[in-house]
Amino acid sequence: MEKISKAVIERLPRYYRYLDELRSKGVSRVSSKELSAMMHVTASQIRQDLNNFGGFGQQGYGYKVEYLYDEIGKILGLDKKYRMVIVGAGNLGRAIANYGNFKNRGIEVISLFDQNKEIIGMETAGGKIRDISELFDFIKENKVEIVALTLPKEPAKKIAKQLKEHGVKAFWNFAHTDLGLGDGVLVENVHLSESLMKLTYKISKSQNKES
Amino acid sequence: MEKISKAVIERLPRYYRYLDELRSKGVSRVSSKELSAMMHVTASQIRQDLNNFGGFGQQGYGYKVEYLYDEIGKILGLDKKYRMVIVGAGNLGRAIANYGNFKNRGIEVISLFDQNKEIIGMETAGGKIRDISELFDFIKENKVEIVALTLPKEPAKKIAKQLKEHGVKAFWNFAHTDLGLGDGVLVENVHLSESLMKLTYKISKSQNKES
DNA sequence: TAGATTGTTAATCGATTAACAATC
DNA sequence: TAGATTGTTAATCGATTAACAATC
Repeated sequence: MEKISKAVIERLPRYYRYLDELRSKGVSRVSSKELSAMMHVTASQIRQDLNNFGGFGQQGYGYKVEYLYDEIGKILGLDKKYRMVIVGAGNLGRAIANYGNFKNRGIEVISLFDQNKEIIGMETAGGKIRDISELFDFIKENKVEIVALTLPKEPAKKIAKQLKEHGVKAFWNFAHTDLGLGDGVLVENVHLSESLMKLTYKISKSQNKES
Repeated sequence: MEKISKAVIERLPRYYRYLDELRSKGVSRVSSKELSAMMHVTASQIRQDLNNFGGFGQQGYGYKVEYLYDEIGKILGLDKKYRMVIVGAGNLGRAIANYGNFKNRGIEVISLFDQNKEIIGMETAGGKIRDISELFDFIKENKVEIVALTLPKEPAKKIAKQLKEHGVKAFWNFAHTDLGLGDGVLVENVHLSESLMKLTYKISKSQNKES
């Protein structure tokens, strides 16, 4: 397989979302031009992006929505199953555990861990909250493909390092830090404060324009 | 001011974070080469990025950490105050309300709104949870610079449209949809499921390599 | 067949990196 | 002054858009 640029990957989930909507509306066919108008990107980019992975369309016709949806899902790895553990069972951890859509897409939260004795034992959508001291044993005894880190940066860094040593290969990191785990590990960051700063930047810029 | 590329803006919060760390460690001076090594980006890129906004360094010396930190903060609009309202007081909304770091950076959560009668009246870090029916009156009576949308996509879209009509100019959108508000409004999206798909893509790709 | 739309090549545009003169 | 490192120009690289032949 050719090397796919990061920019293309970033766009795939958005295509997937629009196709899902078309699909649930019962639309069976879409052209790059139509998608282009809906998504506010060029038709050319859509065709280029998709052709990184193969010819999913038909000349003179367009794309079959259901088929394209499934294919993009496969590219994104959504045809497989992933067991996820959430470390840090505060509001953010529980928000993720509660988020139902994941399950439909092959991602199952199998446990949450926390050090706060007051919430240990609580039932959540992702199962019972366990004591963080049991985390490494749990990892050893269960297949866990993804660990979500929803705890402060210092403990997140420390625990991520130990989890890497225990063989965890993929982290979904919400801590406001780069984990610095080096090679052999996959990390996807969600840095909320950085997202918010992008917004304050835009606000600030738009205010400068006005005055 | 010249037009700054989106890629540059995306990198600013990360510079800001590293400078904050250096600063809190008492480091007073840093060169683009040192930052480059820490952040795993090229020194050339750092210098190019910063020079979009002016010459913050000194030849032969480097950059003063504190000064550069403050300047980037100003660029990001963090020298101003923002009042934020959170619509949707579930776990995600409350996670944001609880997140203390915002306050230091000029962002204050002044209220949360929800339609769930069971939680209305509850006290949170962002104040009391109010009935969503009071939202528009609240917006009229209070200066609100940012509205965070932490509720399902259909109500999010609907409420965002109404809030735009009530003069809200900036949205921090956590709903899994594009709000489609058109011009005159600033939107920053946090699409958690899309972030997770990027991770499943990486996992899936790495598994294909192995086998 | 005529019309439509893809797949793909070529052209353009923009972003990143390299290089070095300016200067602290 | 010599050494270091920025600010900035030029070169390279990559991504996006345009164009069109292939073909359904």
